[in-house]
Formats: sequence, C-alpha cells, structure tokens
Amino acid sequence: MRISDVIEDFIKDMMKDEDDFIEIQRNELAEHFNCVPSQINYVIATRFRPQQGYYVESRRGGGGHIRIKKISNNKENYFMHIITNMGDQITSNEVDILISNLLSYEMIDEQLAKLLKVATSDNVLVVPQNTKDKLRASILKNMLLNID
Amino acid sequence: MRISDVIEDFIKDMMKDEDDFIEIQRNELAEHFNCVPSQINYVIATRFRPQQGYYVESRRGGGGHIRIKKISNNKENYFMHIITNMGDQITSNEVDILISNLLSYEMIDEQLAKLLKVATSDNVLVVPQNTKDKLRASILKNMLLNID
DNA sequence: TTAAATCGAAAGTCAAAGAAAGTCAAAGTC
DNA sequence: GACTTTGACTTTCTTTGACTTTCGATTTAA
Repeated sequence: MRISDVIEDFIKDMMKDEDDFIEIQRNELAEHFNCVPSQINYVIATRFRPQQGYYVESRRGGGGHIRIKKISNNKENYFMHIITNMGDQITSNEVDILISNLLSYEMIDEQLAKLLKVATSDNVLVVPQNTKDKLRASILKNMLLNID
Repeated sequence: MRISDVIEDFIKDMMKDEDDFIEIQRNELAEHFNCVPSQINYVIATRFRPQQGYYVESRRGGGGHIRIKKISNNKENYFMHIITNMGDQITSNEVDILISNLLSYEMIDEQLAKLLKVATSDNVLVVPQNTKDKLRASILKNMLLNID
C-alpha cells in the first residue's frame, strides 16, 4: 500500500474523533511514518482539497502546525455540490448568479451575500485580469466551505 | 504552545479588566514567563501594532514601564481606525491577530471571523507570494467596510 | 548651592540561531 | 503517462543574547 494512502487514512482517522479540526506537526508526522516531510504536503495537496470538503491552514516557524478542517455534514449536500461542480475558475457574473440563487433558496442571508460578493469582486481582486477567475474560484470555494 | 502566544494572551487578559490602558514592567513580565526581556518587545511588536488597534508608549530608566492602550471601543471608529491604518499590504499573521482582537472585543462573531480569515488566507490566495499581502489588504478592507 | 558627572535601573535594538512549514523538480513506480 | 517519493533549498516565525540608549537619582566639583 502506498505511504500516501496510509497517511491519508491516518489523518482521516484522527478527524473521526475530532469535531472541529485537527492539527498536526508536519515533521512529527513524517517522522512517524518514516517519510520526508514534504510527503505530508503531497498528501494534503492531493487528498484534502476544497473539492474534497477540506479546508487547510498552517503556520511556519517555532510552534508551527498544519490544521485541517472537514466541512460539516449538513453542508455536505448543497454547498458541496456547488463546490465540486465549480471547476477552478469562475467569472464575476457567474458568482452573481450563484449568490442570488443561494439567496432565493435562503441558504444565506443578505449580509453574507454581500461579503461573498465583495470578497470576489473584480475591483477588490487586484491581480492581473487573466488570473482573476481562478483566484475568485478559490476564494469562493473556501468561503462556502466555511459557512455554518 | 508558543511562549509569545501565552504572553499575548496574558496581556490581553489584563486589558479586559482595565478600561483605559495597562502598564507592565518588561523585566518583571519576562521573569514571570521565564524568557528573555526582549521577548516582550517581540510580542508587542508583532501583536500590539497600531494596525491592530493598539497604541504603545514606554519609559526607560528606573521605574520605567511599558504602557499599552487599546484604541477606541466603538465599532465604527475601530473599524475605521483599522482600515485607515492598514496601509496597502498586510500579512496573514497580522490578519490573524487583528481578527482575534475583533473577536475578543466582540465586534464580530465566530462565523464572520472565520470568513474573514478564509477569504484572506495564504492557501486560498492562489497568486504569487509577493502579491499576496497587497491582495489580502484589499480584500480585508473591502470586507470590513461591508459589515453592518 | 548648584551644575555637571556618574551610576544603576530600566527599556530598546538588532542580528544570529533555531524551529517549523513550503516549493519544486528530479527520480522512481505502476 | 500519471501518480508518488525524495531531498535540496527557501521562507516564515520565534527565541535568544550581546550591546545600546534613556532616565532618574546621587554624588562631585566649582
């Protein structure tokens, strides 16, 4: 069996018990599985993507960590559906439509709608035009993942 | 847990009770936490910046002290203060601290904190490293401006 | 008697060392 | 050919300590 799969299972096993998120130390975990630390990055990059329902954050330096959050079950249906089907780019127009759908189904309120809109709007994303849609998709997916 | 975080929490805890400002002795505090005095400077420099809503002044020599003042208490002012002091770049670490301040002063709730965090987190902003802080500032400012 | 020098008690600065995590591309496997 | 493993190198954040500056108090000198 691949070491990546073993690590994946191990992490998912940890998640079972935890409610909110789990925190790992990259080096420690690598040590435990006798692999190079960057293997952990690989596992996370391939098995814990937003599309798969995970949100990951980390901190370097002394006392650093990697934190992995699984989105809760009640969201898994609708939001996950959106996220998995979004692809890795989305235009600002498409976001508009998406948001107004969410609103009309009352899955989000006005305040939240505004924030989603702002955080993904063209004027706010101060990066080259041709990179906006990709960035927008990333932000949107991750925000949706984190709505209770 | 990092000693810097412990010290940060300790100071913030002191602030909770005080209305105007708190005063600490650098050496005394360092002694208390069994660290070098300059660690206190580090904590202040990284966690109590003006951008984060604090104003710090100090006095050397015998009977010296460090005084930390929390700026404003009312939501509008505080938000405006943050926004005007943010400059056009902000690191993800600074955002962390800012958010935890907003949270501890109950200016935002957990849900909102999570969204601010996510929308500005390093992993989510899929653009070149050297452009992240600028983009982050833009997103953050605009989101803050749109909180009711 | 008072202005200047001195002393000790703070706090400040800065750079080096340490402790994580991230990146990327080459090599290996299936 | 796609996925995985590996490792050298980079970046970020924290801790530490030697050295500097500032300030108030005290002593010294004119």
